[in-house]
Amino acid sequence: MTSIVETPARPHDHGQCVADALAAAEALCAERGARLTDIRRQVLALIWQGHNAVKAYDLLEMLSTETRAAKPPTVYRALDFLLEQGLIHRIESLNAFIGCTHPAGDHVSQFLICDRCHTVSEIEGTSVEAAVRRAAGKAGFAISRQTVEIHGMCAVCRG
Amino acid sequence: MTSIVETPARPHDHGQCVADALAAAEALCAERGARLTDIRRQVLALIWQGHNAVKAYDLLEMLSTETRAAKPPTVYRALDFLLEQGLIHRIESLNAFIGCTHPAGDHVSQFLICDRCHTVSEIEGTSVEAAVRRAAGKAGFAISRQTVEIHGMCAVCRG
DNA sequence: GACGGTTATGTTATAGTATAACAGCCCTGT
DNA sequence: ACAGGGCTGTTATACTATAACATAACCGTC
Repeated sequence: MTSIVETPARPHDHGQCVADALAAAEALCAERGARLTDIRRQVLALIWQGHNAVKAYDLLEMLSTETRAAKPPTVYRALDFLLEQGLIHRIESLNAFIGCTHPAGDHVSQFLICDRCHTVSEIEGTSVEAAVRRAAGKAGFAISRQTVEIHGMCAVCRG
Repeated sequence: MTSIVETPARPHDHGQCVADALAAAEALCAERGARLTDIRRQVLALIWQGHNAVKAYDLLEMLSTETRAAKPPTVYRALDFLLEQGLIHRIESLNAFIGCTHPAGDHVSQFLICDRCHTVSEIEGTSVEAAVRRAAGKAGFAISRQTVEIHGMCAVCRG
């Protein structure tokens, strides 16, 4: 399974991305005693189809076969599990989900979302997080969850 | 109309907030030749009931009378208008809307959202925005819209 | 390997969020 | 008055998400 993702996203061996993500998920779940069942693995793989966010009902369709239609709770439960394990993130401004590129690490999630090619990438570095922490601290606010979603146009699409 | 908002939010003369917001809206719309109609003004006032985000269907209910039920497009159209004019913001992580405290100015919107008392406040200062711009710039990403929503517990609720 | 608890999945129904499409009204400028 | 555009009314429907209960699979213990 060695699909090459073409423009506008940067070309790369996406099969490797999927394989890495699934391997990391297996390892983390094993370590934690969490059960990465068939459905959950399937949903994770579907979300990793590309570097764009995937909607719950699209997953639902992809999970359905000729003979059997998957139902909403099935996919939402799998999504809940994957979110809890930090294997995926929810993009609030899109009502959609994307694979986490560093599931073992900390879980600040900050995204650059290209509105043209729909590629979503996590922001590197801690400076945004630090600025947020400073601003919250000044207000005496205790952070439990950060949502940073930056919409615009990615470097590739700007050409 | 001088209601005093009690704890957990800081007590203040909230009638003044509402009056200021409506006056600013009138002024801005007049200046721009935008029509702040009855429905739109009503929706804006309802959103400014407090410093918490308000859901579309709650507005719908508040707009309905004994004899006449308001319908979704009515409220969504008003919300669209108010969003376009920068008079309100949408909180993506809540599917809800909140009045803008500086409608005349720039429109970066960054919020501290208390999950206990549900008070939403805009982050002061430009350091978060600057950090975001720097991070985006490094990736060659052209920003069109920032969504920064920080959940946690506000100073008042922390006691 | 039978038992009992726990976790996961199946299924039906419904709640909650948002928009399409078309009809009619009202304001505004001429 | 009237023509055009913008606003509102109305019906229908699409999209997103969860409640509640039934059944099945897993797991440790006896």
